[in-house]
Amino acid sequence: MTGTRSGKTRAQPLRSMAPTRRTARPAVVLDTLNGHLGYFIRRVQVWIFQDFIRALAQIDISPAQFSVLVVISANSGLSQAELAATLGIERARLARLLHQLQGRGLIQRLESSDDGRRHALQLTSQGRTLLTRAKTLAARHERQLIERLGVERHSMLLQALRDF
Amino acid sequence: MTGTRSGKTRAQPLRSMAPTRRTARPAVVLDTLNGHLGYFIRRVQVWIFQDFIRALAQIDISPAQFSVLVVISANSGLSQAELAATLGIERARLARLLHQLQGRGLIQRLESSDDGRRHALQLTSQGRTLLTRAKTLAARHERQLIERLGVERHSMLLQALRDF
DNA sequence: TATTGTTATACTCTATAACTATA
DNA sequence: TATAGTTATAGAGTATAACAATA
Repeated sequence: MTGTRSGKTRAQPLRSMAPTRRTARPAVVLDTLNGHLGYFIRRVQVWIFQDFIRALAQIDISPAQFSVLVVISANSGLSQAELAATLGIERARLARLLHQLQGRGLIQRLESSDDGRRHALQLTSQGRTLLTRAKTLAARHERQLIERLGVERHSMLLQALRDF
Repeated sequence: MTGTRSGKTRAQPLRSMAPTRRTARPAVVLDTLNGHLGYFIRRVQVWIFQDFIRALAQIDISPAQFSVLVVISANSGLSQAELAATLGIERARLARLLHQLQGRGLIQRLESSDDGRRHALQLTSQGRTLLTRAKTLAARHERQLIERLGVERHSMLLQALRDF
């Protein structure tokens, strides 16, 4: 097997996520995982989401809920199908997600006048208030992420992934 | 055994993942999501995993199963706790994951001589054969990813995310 | 017939807790 | 007491299918 033992590329990724090791065993080798973007992107995505959840824990808003509130707010009257397509969420899952948000009094579903099938989505005034707070907390989370990555690396990643 | 998890995922840029719109409504606005790395990293991670699953569908190996097989192969005799810590998988989940792989005859759990609690993990010869095939298919998946991203952007992402 | 939104099902993943056996 | 591994449970998330109302 091709363990990357020589040289400088012996990556020990995400050290902070693994518990401290105190054994005498040599560091575990990731072998060909080192060449797979999917492996590292998954690890970092999980880390970022956990940090986001912590950052917004006081208002109990998940990453998915945040993205839904932001897009409804910026596109008032959007239908569920449009919202689902925009965020890549299944229509079925979005229905339950919106049901929760409606139960918390954060959104309204108005019947569309020109198409009886559609629900025109809007934030309630309570939803607008909460979203303002959520954006503040999310911005703080992002600032810490920028501190950790460095400004240049953060914006490089943002651009590369946005253009994917 | 569960069947293949096929997905009809779109092999298109995220920007064009929204369905074609026939109305006069302007394009849906992402607002502050545009500044959040977590949003885009999640979208890309999901896309890459779906592509990986398609690429290895013929041998029914998921991303998590692949990472487990690779790391066991490169670190023979590893314990479950070490493997779990390396990959960031919960011990409880790893136990079930290994149970499946053992049921498929891909791995062995030998009792450690010096510590009766530990299981020394190894691939079976069948597991080694399958892993060779899996690595070939995964490498093909990665090459297509490189084609899509461009070599420089791929290695930039790999390094930035590995050093996270 | 196709689309919008809904409900239901199944499976995966994450996060715990509780348990055993070993140390 | 602490650790390694297991089992169980609950809650998200994902992927389908089927359905009613509407177009």
